[in-house]
Amino acid sequence: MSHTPGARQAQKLKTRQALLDAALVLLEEQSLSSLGLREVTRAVGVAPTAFYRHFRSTADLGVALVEEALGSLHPMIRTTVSPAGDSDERIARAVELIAGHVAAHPAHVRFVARERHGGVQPVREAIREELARFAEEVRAELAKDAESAGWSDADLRMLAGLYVDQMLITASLFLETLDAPEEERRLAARTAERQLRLISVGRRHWLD
Amino acid sequence: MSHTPGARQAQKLKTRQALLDAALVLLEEQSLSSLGLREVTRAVGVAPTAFYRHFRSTADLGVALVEEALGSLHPMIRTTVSPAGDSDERIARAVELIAGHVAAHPAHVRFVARERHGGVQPVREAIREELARFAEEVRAELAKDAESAGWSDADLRMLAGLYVDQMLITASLFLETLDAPEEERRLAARTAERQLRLISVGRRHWLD
DNA sequence: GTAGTCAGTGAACAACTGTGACCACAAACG
DNA sequence: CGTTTGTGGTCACAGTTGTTCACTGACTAC
Repeated sequence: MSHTPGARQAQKLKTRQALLDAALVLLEEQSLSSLGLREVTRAVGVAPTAFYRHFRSTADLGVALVEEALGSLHPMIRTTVSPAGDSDERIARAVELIAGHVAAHPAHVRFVARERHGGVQPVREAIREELARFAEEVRAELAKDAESAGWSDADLRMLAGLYVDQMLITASLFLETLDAPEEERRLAARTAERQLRLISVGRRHWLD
Repeated sequence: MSHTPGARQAQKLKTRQALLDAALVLLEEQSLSSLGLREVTRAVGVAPTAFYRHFRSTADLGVALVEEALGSLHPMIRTTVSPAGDSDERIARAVELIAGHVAAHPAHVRFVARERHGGVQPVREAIREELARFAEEVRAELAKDAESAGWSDADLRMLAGLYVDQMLITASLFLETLDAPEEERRLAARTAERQLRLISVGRRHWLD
């Protein structure tokens, strides 16, 4: 029951992480609902029954993956939406940041995009909650901005949701062009910037 | 080889449709990549091997489902984007049209949303192609509008993509609120309208 | 130092999967 | 008419799946 600081739990966490990593690799060409528990343990090199020491089911593992994929992303939000510098430059920086994240963690991004509407209810729910949290943070950040003066709360919430959805669309777009020629990737980035810019224009003239 | 007009092919098409329908039902709580061929035939009441008379694999069936779900949607595009009537009223009509379609064909919409980023490559590809066709049609329709004077082709394409993505987001939002209280559904509709309106505002002031 | 905890093992199970070869029989064609 | 065609059915195969149970042995706690 106590917080055993020994090498015992360290090893356990190591296996757990190995299971998560192996699952993420396997999920690059299938959905969570078809991921077998044995498949995962085989990839790691442990007995099938060892799986139960860490997760109740593959759905449970999926929820853990959601936390791993989205939990560490919150700090990024603030710096992205924060109103520093010129608008176009800020947009370019945000798109570049997304592109970098996708390049650094492609499997995580693919997992979230895939399972957001996937076949496993608890995982869908976990993603929905996490994205709602993102939207709330974005809303709070937008509310601070002087440009949001006179905006109703519902309108702010709407805009925040638009931004979050757009962020995911952009991420999955970059994912598709990950191993495409450099030129196509630049084109995708330009399109993403244009879309964000159009939303910004709409935001600026919302109250006209 | 000839076009046998007999009752032979009629029965075959009937079985094929039964397989598609059964698959669609089964796919409401799982992804295509975990859909078993036997599972489908069992639901229809035919022998497992009969499946092969109609589809090479479940992935093949998935592609057929994409055509069924999106193929008949093209006529809807023109009437939705066409510039008739007041802007706000047009938006409200478009959102209502989407809501109606989701209510009428929830399983189809769910399938597309789920498999768009799903684990079966050929199906992803089929959806991507179909959505690209939609975007092209929207672009063509937008190009006719007087409001698009002075727009570059890339900008038109960007806006068309934004509209198509937004359409899908709205559809999947309605899907989630399908069996939710009436009030929540109205709220979702209002948010969707707001988002479309913001895009419209951005479009109007794009060249400022 | 000894007792207890617990991550991981190995074997066994019933149920399931995709796919093969072969057969039945009604419709289509000459 | 007889012959061909082809949908669907039957039976069987080899693999795979999730889950159970009793177990081992290294670690922790007293």
